Amino acid sequence: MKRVTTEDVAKIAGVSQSTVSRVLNDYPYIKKNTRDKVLAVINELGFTRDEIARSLVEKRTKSIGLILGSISNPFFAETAEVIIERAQELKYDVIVYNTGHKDENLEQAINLLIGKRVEGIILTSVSKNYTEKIKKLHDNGFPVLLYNSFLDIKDVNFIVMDNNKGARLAVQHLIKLGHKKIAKISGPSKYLATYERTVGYKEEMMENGYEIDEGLIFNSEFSYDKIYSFTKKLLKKKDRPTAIIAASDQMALAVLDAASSLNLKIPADLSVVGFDNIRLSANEFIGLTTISQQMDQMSLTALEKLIYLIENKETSSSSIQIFLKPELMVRKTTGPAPVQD
Amino acid sequence: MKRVTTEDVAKIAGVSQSTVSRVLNDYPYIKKNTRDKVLAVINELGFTRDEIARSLVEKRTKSIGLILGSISNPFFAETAEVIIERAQELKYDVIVYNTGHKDENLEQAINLLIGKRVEGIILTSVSKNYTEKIKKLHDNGFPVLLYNSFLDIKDVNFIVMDNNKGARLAVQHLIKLGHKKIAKISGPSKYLATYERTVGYKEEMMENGYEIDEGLIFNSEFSYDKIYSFTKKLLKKKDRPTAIIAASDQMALAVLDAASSLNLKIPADLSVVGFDNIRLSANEFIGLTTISQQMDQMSLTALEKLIYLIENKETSSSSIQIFLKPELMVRKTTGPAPVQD
DNA sequence: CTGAAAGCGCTTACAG
DNA sequence: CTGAAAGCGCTTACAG
Repeated sequence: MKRVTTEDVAKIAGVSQSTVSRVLNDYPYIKKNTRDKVLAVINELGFTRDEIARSLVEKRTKSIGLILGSISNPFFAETAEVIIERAQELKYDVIVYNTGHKDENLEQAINLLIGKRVEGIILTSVSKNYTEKIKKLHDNGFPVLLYNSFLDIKDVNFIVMDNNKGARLAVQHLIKLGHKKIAKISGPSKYLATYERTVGYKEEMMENGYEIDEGLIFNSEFSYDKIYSFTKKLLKKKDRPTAIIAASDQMALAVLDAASSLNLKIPADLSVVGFDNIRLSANEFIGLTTISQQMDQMSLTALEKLIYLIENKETSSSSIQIFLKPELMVRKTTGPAPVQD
Repeated sequence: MKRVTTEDVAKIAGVSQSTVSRVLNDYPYIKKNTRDKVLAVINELGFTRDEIARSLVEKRTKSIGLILGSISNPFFAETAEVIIERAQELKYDVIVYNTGHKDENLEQAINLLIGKRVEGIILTSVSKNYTEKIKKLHDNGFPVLLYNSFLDIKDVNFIVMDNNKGARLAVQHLIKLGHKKIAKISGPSKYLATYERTVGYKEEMMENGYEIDEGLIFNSEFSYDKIYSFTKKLLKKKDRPTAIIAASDQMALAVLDAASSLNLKIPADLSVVGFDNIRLSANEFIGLTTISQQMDQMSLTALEKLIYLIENKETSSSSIQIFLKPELMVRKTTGPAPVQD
């Protein structure tokens, strides 16, 4: 399939290549007659402008990068949908990278995206190992924005929930229900958002007079299988916890999976709280109690702030650091602590 | 942030721009000395090759398009993850478009992607209204491949499950459990894959001596809310069905949602079968009986066949049309038909 | 209103 | 081994 160029169109329409380009760009002063002629030829030949060539001269690609941990996790799928759809409306396309939560992949994704000359990047699941890398991009004036992820420096844009507060809400809810042995399942603490949830959990537990049992805390990989087997082992113990707070709804689902495989009844035998408020958690068949991250707002804001940064490079000065308020959504997976026997 | 070019590197390294390009492309015959010098400058300046400019001359973008109905549907999220990850391994990046199951968006997405000079497109959720459009691309030698979607012509590449057979498996399973009133929830029949499921359902019902009750068949939009309210209305009737076959696991989840809101017990009061076998359906807390589409194989094959088409444009002659075998996964949402009262 | 020409940042024959 | 030059397909001052 030989590509049709503006040159080809020009020749057939009997005008210059620049004229073809002008009608493509809706220049004013073009005689209606020649415009019509050119348009006709464009149509006839099935010409499609080469945006690659255009990007080269315009120094704009109208595309952005979206780097996320794992799009099969509904939190990422649902937020990605909001981002992609809104980007489309604004005429940007989005190149998606899936890191599988691997640091090397994150670094590689950023480099490839920069090579492809995306105009900005939205990132999630950024570990603090990448603080320097992100800071450098930011300092160079390259639009980057994290969501559900943050770094402990001034020179970075992010939008996150108040994670500490969110964890406290979960703990308070469970304590009110009479739970004393509450486990916490989190990802690796190099992810600060996850780390904050663990901190909030510990602080709230201690402030309520409970001791921290490190055996009840899982702080390892973002892996369904790992979480599933940790939970199973935990729940097989004689003195098992009566409640578990997971650091995401996806993790909560793994916990429910493990608990159900042990024939534990939810919430009679075990209460479970998630984080995120993915759509599924509101499903009446499931009814997952969770901490809402206001996912739609988070992702929509992420996209719009990034586009703002792209289109106002000069004026933007200070960093964008937004904290969303967490909200406890009580549903069916939490209930009164079982009477100890 | 002024971009660094090969010209800049050349000047500082004291060589010509072509030499810089050569070290970038790992040309053999370059004196180790000059290569090292260039590499040092590249490093020092933080140079990243402009892939846009490169694409223009190479006439290759190393990127593909992925157009899907709705990435928040786990079927698409999980298959997209396989496709994106495998594409990354093969050094292709993927631009994702979300059509929201709107025909206009599909058309627009294809045009934009072609403008961006992607080398091939993977499509899902293609309605038969787009038969001509897809055929034209195919005939022009442009690599396109559909998955979980097909068109009734020779000149199109696709990979789908045997949908008629899949629906029959679901019906057989329910009939064996004693169900007589079985409802079917599908998407619009302009999507042939969905249509085939309805056909298989009808055929199997009739072959088993049951009459088709059109009131038990939903053939409208792919909308969670629509399906939810249709189901709710259906289940409120005195002579409600004892089983429902949904055309996807996502739809089955909507059915379960509606049934639970009516306090129906699953499967005691209602059996539910889905299609897809998303990961969640195997979760013991949910245990959705479903027809497996072999999602991983389907999506991996889709990506690899597309890349094959891209990299062997000349040799490829006949169309790729692959049918995967459906498999019934019996879990917890189906059980014996309740005794009628 | 419209054409000829330069230039975006690369790759790659063509010479030497 | 390496440089000068053409060219990929566009956009846009510069003239007229």
